[in-house]
Amino acid sequence: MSQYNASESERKLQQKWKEWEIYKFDPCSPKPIYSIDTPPRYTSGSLHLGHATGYSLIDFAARYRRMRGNNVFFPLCFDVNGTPTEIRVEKRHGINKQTTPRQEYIRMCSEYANSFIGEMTEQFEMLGESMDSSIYYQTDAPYYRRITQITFLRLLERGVVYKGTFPVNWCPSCTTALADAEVEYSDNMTKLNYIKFKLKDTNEDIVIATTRPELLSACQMVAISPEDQSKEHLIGRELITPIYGKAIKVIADDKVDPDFGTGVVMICTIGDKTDLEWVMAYDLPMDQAIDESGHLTSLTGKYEGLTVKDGRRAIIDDLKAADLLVKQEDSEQNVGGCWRCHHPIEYLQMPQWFLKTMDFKEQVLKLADEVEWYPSFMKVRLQDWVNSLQWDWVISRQRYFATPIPIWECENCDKVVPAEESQAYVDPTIDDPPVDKCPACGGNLIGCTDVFDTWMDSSISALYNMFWERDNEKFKHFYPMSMRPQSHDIIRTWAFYSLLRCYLMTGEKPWDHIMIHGFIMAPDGTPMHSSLDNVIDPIPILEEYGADALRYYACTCALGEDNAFREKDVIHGKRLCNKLWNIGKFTGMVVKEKPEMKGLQPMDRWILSKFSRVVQRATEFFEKYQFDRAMREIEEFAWHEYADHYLEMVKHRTRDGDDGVRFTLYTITLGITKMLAPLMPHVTESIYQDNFLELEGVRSIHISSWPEEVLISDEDERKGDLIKEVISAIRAWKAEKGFPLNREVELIELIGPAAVELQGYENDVLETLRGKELKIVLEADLKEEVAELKPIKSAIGPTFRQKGKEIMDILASLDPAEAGPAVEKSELILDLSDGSSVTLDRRFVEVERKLTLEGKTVDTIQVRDILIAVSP
RNA sequence: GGGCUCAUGGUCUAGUGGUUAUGACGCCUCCCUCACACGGAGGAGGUCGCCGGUUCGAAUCCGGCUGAGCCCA
Repeated sequence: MSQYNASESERKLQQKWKEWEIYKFDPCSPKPIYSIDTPPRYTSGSLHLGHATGYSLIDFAARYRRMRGNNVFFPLCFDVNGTPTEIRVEKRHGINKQTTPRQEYIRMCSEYANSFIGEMTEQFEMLGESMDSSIYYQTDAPYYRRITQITFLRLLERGVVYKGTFPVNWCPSCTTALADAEVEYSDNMTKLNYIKFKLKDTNEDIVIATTRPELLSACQMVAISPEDQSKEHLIGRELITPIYGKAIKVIADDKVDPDFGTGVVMICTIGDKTDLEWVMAYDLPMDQAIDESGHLTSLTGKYEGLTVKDGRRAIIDDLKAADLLVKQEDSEQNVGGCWRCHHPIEYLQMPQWFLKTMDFKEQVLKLADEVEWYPSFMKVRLQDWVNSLQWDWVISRQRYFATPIPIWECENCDKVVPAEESQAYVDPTIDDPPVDKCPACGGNLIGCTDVFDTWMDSSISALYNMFWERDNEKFKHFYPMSMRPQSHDIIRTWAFYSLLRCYLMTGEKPWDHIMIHGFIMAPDGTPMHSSLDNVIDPIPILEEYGADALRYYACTCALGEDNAFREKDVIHGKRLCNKLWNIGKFTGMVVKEKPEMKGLQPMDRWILSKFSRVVQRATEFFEKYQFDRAMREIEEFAWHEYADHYLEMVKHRTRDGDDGVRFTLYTITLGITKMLAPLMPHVTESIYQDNFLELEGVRSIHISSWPEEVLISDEDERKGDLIKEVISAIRAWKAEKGFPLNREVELIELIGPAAVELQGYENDVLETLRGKELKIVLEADLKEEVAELKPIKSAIGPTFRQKGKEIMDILASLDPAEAGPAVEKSELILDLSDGSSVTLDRRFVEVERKLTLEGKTVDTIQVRDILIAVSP
């Protein structure tokens, strides 16, 4: 009836840990540092199940390292910035950037985002995550933004950032730039217009199909599919656009679908995302046919000033009149619209700040090689991404709630006046520039209203964490960090930009290791989305099964792989907690004082040796962040070797003060509890506090030392395994006979030369099986006959190669009674079809015997080389 | 369309060349044995996604295909 009660003890332990300050990073400690570049959690609401498992994986590493004697740096931190917050605040308060003053807007965003931090911090605690609040940061704080701005100012000085133009999503109705996340895509019916172009040399008509004839004036190129043989002759020639008479080139590009329209596509600046890509790939001029308010520009000639819609109608009418419009047909298209007003978006050229990435590809790839990737294949994703980059990183955004770009610009001559480093953190929309007037022309200076892409903030987390420009002594001492944990979806952003930024500032890698975990899917294996209403809240799971049970689930998720949530694994985790707790209780009942290593009996040495190997293997898995394997290793041992077999076999010895069993129980129960402590911190701490605290002295298991090997003995393991198998076989025999397991057995006889080795284990066998008498004999009055000849394929294959199959066929056809003895005397000769012959001995053939005892009604069981005769 | 990853009993999963393919959940049988019935002992259940190749031998290596996830187009 005794069970582990998670809900009762977890909160209490979490309070104790806080009181004891066992997670606190000590910058003055002589211990080696292990620093974790914690992902700053985005503050858009409470944690979901994916966060719960992701942060648990990080916590496994943190807790393991503490027990390995490291001074662990594992900050609690939050990412408070950006578009998702802006969108939510706009929706919630019904505001927008036109109606609400900038600072008021920012204040509302900040209030909203910060409102979640308390709850999220508490949820981290409930999960047992051991983040350190003494090294807390949030990315919107002046102390953090200051670092972002300083890195920018230095890069500006070095010419690594520059100003250029780049297309942004633009809503002509709201006259504002939109982030990708603010663009809603919907299916729409439109007209596909077939328009005649002329081939320059021959005046031949070439029909192209377009949904956007109003962009004709910005047409830069025409593309066909390289697979389209009927139009192959056009490649490299020039076409003349209708109305405008502009000569443009025809190119082949495999992005063209030869079956869409006429298979000839016009590339304009800029109609859609594909156009944008072509513009970049072919370095096309950025002519602009549409202005910020959605009207056609002077580039379109007589259509200037018309809206996109009216302009389209007008140009179609003119084309029709000139007999240049072949036909129109309905076409379905997926168009982007503004999330607020649903007006179709345009791509518009806007001045933007860039950070040079194209110049540093090689350096980033080199740094990526210096970092150890777990799992290693994730590095390939980064490399592929870097190699596919086609333009520099656009680091400016036309938004409000983010780190301001610390510059002013002259309204006359556009000269850029950067902030002094000492001014940072600075907001140029409200703070004064370092000089009153433009140093070049004396004009007025206007504070920059653009802000940074939020990756500009998060990609310097390693610099911030390790005290860059805050405490240079510490920075020199601690940088680079030990480990970056993150999910695989942001390799191209967070991992890549971090490598780049840290390289540009330090010339070094930001971390030694990077650990990349996958996604948690809904139980059916599909991604969780609030729109699909399949998002799982971890808190009810916590309340029902406990944090350790949920962490057990997190632990079953192999690094780098996506995993569907399985509640069954959580339930199993809860059962494991209960099992462990009971193992602890049993040990506590037997062991009352710290035992010395003495009086070890054979089965003690057997389990201690197995335990020692588990310590070795589990430690290796922890080192490689393979928590799923570590758990499997430890659980399998604790439950199915230690509890199911060892504890059952030695119960009879626990009553009479046996030294060996007390030492073994103490050592192994404490050892497995410690090894599971990083993974299931609550139940293991309970076990420790209840049964080991007084004898060990260290206040918490989480600051105790990692277990060590005790002894390794192949011999003891071999014999112990044999005993285990003998006991299992007799248990199975009882089950087969329909006997209760606790039914007594009259006589157990272990027969054969191999059985003699098991002298010394008699009591373990007898007591475990409730036997009355046990005999170990060399021979018994049994008749033996060969039952079967089994080819040992792993020996036959490599030795006889292609003859193997024939040899095995012949073996199967032989009479075992005759061939068996021949094998044992190494006299079995087989003649093969190719005229050769082979001699087989026991290396190649296993001779299986069946033995019967005359007269008596005994059952016999074969366990390896031992024959067991049992009298019920 | 590209890159990476995954595909094993009803479900989930271990296993990177060699006896009878691992375990968990569920199902069936037995046992409330003094840590645990949220336990223990047994049992049934799989042509290892499909096609081809390498090899004496492939769940495992190679190629192609199909389906799924993430990222990018």
